[in-house]
Amino acid sequence: MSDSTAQVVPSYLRELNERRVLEILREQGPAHAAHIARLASLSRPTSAQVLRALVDVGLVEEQIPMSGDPGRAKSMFYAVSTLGAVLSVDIGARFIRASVGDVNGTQLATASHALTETTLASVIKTMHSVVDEVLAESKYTSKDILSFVVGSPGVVDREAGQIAIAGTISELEGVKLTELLEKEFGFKPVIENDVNLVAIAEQNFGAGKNVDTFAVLSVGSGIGAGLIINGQIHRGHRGAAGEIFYIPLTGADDIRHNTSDPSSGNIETFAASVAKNYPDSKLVSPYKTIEIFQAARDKDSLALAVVANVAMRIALYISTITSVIDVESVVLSGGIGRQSDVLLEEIRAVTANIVPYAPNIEVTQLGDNAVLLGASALGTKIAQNTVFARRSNAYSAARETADIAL
Amino acid sequence: MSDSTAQVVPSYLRELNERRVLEILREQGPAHAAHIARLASLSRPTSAQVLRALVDVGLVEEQIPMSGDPGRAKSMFYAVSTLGAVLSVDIGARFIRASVGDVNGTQLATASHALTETTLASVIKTMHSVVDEVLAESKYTSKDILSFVVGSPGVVDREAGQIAIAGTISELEGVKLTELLEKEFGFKPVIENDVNLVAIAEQNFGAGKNVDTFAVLSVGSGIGAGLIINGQIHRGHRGAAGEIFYIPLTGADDIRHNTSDPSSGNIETFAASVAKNYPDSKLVSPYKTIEIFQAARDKDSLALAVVANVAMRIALYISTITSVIDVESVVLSGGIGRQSDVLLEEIRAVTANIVPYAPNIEVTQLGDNAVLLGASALGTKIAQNTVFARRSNAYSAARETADIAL
DNA sequence: GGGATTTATTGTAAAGTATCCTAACGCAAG
DNA sequence: CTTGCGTTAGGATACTTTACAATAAATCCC
Repeated sequence: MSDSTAQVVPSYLRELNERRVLEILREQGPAHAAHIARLASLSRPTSAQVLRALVDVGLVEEQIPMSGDPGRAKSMFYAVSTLGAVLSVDIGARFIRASVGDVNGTQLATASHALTETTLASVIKTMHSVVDEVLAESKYTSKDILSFVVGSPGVVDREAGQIAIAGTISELEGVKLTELLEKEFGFKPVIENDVNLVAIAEQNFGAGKNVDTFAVLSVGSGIGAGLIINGQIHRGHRGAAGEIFYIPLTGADDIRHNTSDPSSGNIETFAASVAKNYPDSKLVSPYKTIEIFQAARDKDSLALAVVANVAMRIALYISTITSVIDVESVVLSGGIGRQSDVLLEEIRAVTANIVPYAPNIEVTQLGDNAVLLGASALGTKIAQNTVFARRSNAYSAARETADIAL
Repeated sequence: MSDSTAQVVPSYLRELNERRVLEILREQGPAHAAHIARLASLSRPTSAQVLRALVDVGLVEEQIPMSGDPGRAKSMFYAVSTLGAVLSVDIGARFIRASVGDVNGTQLATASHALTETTLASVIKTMHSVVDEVLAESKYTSKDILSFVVGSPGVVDREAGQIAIAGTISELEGVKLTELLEKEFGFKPVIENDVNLVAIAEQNFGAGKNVDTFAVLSVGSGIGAGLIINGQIHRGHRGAAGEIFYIPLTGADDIRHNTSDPSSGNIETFAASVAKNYPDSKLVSPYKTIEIFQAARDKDSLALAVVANVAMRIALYISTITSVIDVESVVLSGGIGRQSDVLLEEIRAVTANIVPYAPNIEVTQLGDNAVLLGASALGTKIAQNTVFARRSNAYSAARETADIAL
């Protein structure tokens, strides 16, 4: 409930109000002190004092004169910051992407390099080249980096700083990634599961903006979910929340889930297995997921059958997730999840047939950079906390780690 | 993150510290002011002041002299209260139970009356008789009731104050229960799903005491789960979290789940369907769940087969829940869930085979009154908030409703 | 229509209140 | 005599209310 160790002393009030004002400024956009006072339920003197403090630490900028509204000349305050940069990296199975943003979440540079082989050495090497590129383009240097967030597939063991169950890049498993990356890049990374970062991205910039409890269902070369529960990313006891691959939808003995898992390999297998029933199909073996979806748009019979099956499989996972935690909405993401046009209606129909309270089912609008966007959002939070902690006392330090939870 | 409307002013600090001290007193037991000061990271003067305030509102009692420990004679402070009573009712399919407790969670009177027919009229009538009995026994009167918590099967729509999807007592569905009970009993009830109350009970008194994230899996005449996520009961967007009956473990088309659901009717059906394979069994049709479990303890072949199947089915649900939210532990409850001795090993084994991170699987120790215990715990929180709100300002009122969420 | 006046609203200063802490002191038990 | 509790006093921090000066728009008036 309440933090157990932190001291509750007067200066904690100030910190609360500073955080609150900053959040308002970030969400509502620039405003002058009196306006902030009203939004934050503070008196004007306090609002002005808080803003001054935020300007002092560099989290807020002041633009001195202004005219327009009635009243005395007002300073406008912006939640912009030139304090430093937020570096984000997305370790994907085929590409490694990176971006540099400012503390306010604005992306300054983005790049994507192909990952030629899925070895650890190659991952590190590619990371260096992408990071170098975005840093150069952003005009920031390593010294300006306030936070460094790395999105990776697999289950992240936050305590040990390593990947416990690697997904697509098996060589990551068991590697002390935090240590390794700190040695390689010179600053300590925060490792986060990639789908969790997508969920954070959706919460901040996408379909989850005004939704308290939702799930991101990512379907691609694998399947996974990211959960936002009551506005907080939910990682679970060992960081394995959303590892829905393991749901025994085909009984206790089938640990491979080939007939329920909608990720790409299984789709191709399924297509091959039913192909003989659709002799008029123009698709030929070997079946490729992307081609199947393309053919479905052209009403190819085999493709339509496969796509319907994929939709049904996705609906199974959505139904399961919502039966457990009752989400308001589910956002589809990933290479297959994003093939909305041919899937969405069927997914909705099947889901509505299974559960009494079907969630809203939508498709992500965030594109390829969702992981990076989420990493930036998380990095911004971390950077903010660093700034607060830097000049602050026991409580904010204690709260900092708790807050990174968001 | 931070409450949006509440004002952050100095007196909020005091309230935080009062809540904190009260919680410590409740958890750690009686203590003198200096000890509390250390536990709460407060100075001795502040600790004494806070305690005095709590004594003033009646949430804490002071016992003046003491000898034994070194130092000056100390006042001991107890988190006991004679402020008023907490009334709890458990609407079950076969019994309606009620209890009266004090604000500190101590049960003063408990009773259980059989529900002869599952009509709404009968439910109300039986509730009246049980409530009258416990009130009389507790020596409290209606006027002393600070909170009134009612546990009911089904999905509770908290906004409308009604049961949206009634489980075993179908006549409850769609009834404006809050309104109705307020008219019948004279004070406003808080309706809560019964399994959620069991989860709250486990959190406060049972296997969930030091566990942040866990699930209660209740298996009896139906199946349902209650979730504690990060120390908070999770109800879901429409209050339907934990309605795991709907998980499509047998495919999208089977909406009856007879072959995966381990609740009692299905067990009996399953027993009948495999009986012919176990000619040496002493069990005879019609098969009753309780008899089957009893026979399993005597190593009856059919009973063992059935029990193994039930264990497997339960493991499916546990695996599903933990795949989605990654719980630290699962507490089995309900008429069947509590038949631990013959199930637990098998459930653990099957679960470990399905998911990489199996949770601890335990059996409830709370007995028949778990729902009432949870209702009391919730009622205590509500009553406390009422007391805080009564003499307090905007923020605590605003926070009160938020806190009832716990 | 143009200039003066009113109105609205901002920012800041001063005073008051609430909270917490530290320091110091008295007191009692071992 | 030492230890540790409770209390009082003084000082620091933070928030509010009240009051006032500054200024731009709106209004009024001739």
